[in-house]
Amino acid sequence: MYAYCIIEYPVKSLNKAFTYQIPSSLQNKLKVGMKVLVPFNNRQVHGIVLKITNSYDQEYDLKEIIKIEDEFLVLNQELLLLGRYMQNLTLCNLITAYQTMLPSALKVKEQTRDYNEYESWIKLNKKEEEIKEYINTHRKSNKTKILEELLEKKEMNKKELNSISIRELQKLDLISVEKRIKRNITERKIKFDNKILNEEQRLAYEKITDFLNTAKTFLLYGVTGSGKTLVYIHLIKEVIKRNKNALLLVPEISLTEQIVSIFYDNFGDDVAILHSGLSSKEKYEEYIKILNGEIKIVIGTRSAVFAPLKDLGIIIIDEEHSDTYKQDNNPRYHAKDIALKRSEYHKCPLVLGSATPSLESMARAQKGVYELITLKKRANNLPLPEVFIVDMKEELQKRNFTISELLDKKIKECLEKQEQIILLLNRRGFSTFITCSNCGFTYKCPHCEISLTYHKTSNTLRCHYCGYTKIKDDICPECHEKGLNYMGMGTEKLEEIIKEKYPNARTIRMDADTTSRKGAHDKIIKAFKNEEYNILIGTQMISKGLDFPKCTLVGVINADTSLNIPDFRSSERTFSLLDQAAGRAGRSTTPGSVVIQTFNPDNETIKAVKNHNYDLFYQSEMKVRKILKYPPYYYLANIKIGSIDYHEASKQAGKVKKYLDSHLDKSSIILGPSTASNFKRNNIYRFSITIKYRFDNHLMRVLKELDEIYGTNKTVFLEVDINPLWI
DNA sequence: AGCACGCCGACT
DNA sequence: GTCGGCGTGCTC
Repeated sequence: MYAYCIIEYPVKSLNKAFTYQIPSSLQNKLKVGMKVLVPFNNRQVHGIVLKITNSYDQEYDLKEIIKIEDEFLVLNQELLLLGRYMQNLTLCNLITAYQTMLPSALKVKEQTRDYNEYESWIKLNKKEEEIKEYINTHRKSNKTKILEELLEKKEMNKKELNSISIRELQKLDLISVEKRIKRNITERKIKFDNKILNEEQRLAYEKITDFLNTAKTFLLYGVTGSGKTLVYIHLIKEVIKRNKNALLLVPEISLTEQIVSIFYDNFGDDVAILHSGLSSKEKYEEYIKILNGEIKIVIGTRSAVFAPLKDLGIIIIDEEHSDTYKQDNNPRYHAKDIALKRSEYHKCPLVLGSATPSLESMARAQKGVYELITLKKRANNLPLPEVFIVDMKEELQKRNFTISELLDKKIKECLEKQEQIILLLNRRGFSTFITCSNCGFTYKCPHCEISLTYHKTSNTLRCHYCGYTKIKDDICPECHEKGLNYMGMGTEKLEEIIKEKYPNARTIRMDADTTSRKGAHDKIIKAFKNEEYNILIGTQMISKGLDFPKCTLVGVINADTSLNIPDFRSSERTFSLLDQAAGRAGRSTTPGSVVIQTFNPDNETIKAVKNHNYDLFYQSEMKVRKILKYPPYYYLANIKIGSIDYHEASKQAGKVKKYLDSHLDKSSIILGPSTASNFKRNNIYRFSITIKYRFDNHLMRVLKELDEIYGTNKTVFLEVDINPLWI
């Protein structure tokens, strides 16, 4: 028998199957999808079995498989297919696809560690009569005692017994010892909280349950606070009732503590949570449990879409518009594509939930590709918070640089009423950089060409990409004047200002710095929830999914920064961010208000946020996308060409462009080559080519050809991103 | 990827 | 003479 294997090196030249002979000792054990150890070019490497055959017709001196790495791990038919699908979708190596599908402890590349704890159990090896005879013909001893006990109990744990007697009994062939995996059983009790669905939620639930055996995609568009989670729970309960399993994807687990505990309360031990916080051992254990069918519901982030659940009855992607569902390194897959494929395989519905659906999803829903379900009401029947737009240009005249008059007034009111405040500093793509007020000089990273960020605590300037650090000068290196003033603002600076302005308030800051330690994130959230603080200052991370009943005011310090990022999706992201942030105010009994400070009060996106009007935003943004030929009207593919040698990169980028010109459909639009947004990074110059297309039968083939041409090039690399989120 | 093989320059 | 630089090619 012969096995076709792919081996662990993710290199284009090895992206093919190698054939091995299966030794007779493994003939019965080896299955397709197993991780094996094979000889390869005088070394031993790991591989995955793709195919097993009886004959091999090539004239080749085949080597033998050395061993099976993990008896428990078998990629099943569906997952093997899914890997191939991902390979074609993202143009990655097949082995790379399987690597990403497996938890780190099982990665093909890594030495498989056995994280299991074992215990030995003994049982009788002979017929009852024979054992009885032995007992009767021998004098009473430890051995006969064990046998008698075994006659009664059938099996016993070896741990509690005399090991010498066991060994002797084994030698007599009267008993056998079996090694079993020891399971640490953690019992989670189900606390039923049978919240009933309101009318709207019930209709949504019924619409979806009508199609529980169909590969159909639903877009569940529900305003913040409309109770999508409750719909999910009811749907999953129904699926479980029908003896099937469920998969729920969330953007980030740390931000979804509440969802997690709700699910534990409802489903107890049937739930497994997969996220980056788990240790390798925990990940391994969870994976094996899922593989063994001990888990019915998996909740997790992007990579959980590969959870080896059998008999999927529903797949739900919560906050479907979130960027976190797309992997930003190879393989650049989108969890939605994978989920859709799995829904087709299992013939089960895929539910996409969001308060601010991606334009792509909403456009598909409008076209009837997805079925649109709308939840218009907040579950608690509270009105949406009132949104105030403040023009910061006017405020500057009044010398209010950070906090506008209105926001100041509202903060004071809130503090007086003992209510809580969230201040959001929008600083995506914008950080605290330093500019000379005299000559305009800005510090840039010598490797990455981006502005360096100022860190006050250490008086240093740092590069966000490569980590380059230098001490801040007092005097501008360009004009030698003392003009190095701070520009832009970080959360640190905002905290300082707030503490000064409201000395009696208890303020806490949440950003990448204060949450880098494990668990710090949770601690801050809990402390704020327990009202140990009145004001929470933070970046985007505070805007998502959190529920603070006592918070009645949300202030957005600088709404524009994300609007100004040079990316065609910046409006969409800004709307989503601001709408989410606005949703944090007035979640329980008191209605809330939101103050948005901006330099562009007339911007369509900002205006739509003011009215909580997604539809208005959708309509206006779709017009822009249509004119500019962006998604959802056109699809995108992006190619990055990079090299340490600037001229080589530039030259090759030009060549790629020519190749595309002559091979792609005439209807496709090719932009570039231009310098990539991170043009010089880690001393590599990067060029970017973007293709806009609608129908192009050649596209994937041509991209694959390019990928293969440059796959063997050592000085120039080429990366393809299909449906990029950022270009 | 990683290793053997091979073909040139400068050293005990 | 030989040690070692890294370009080339191959791996079931």
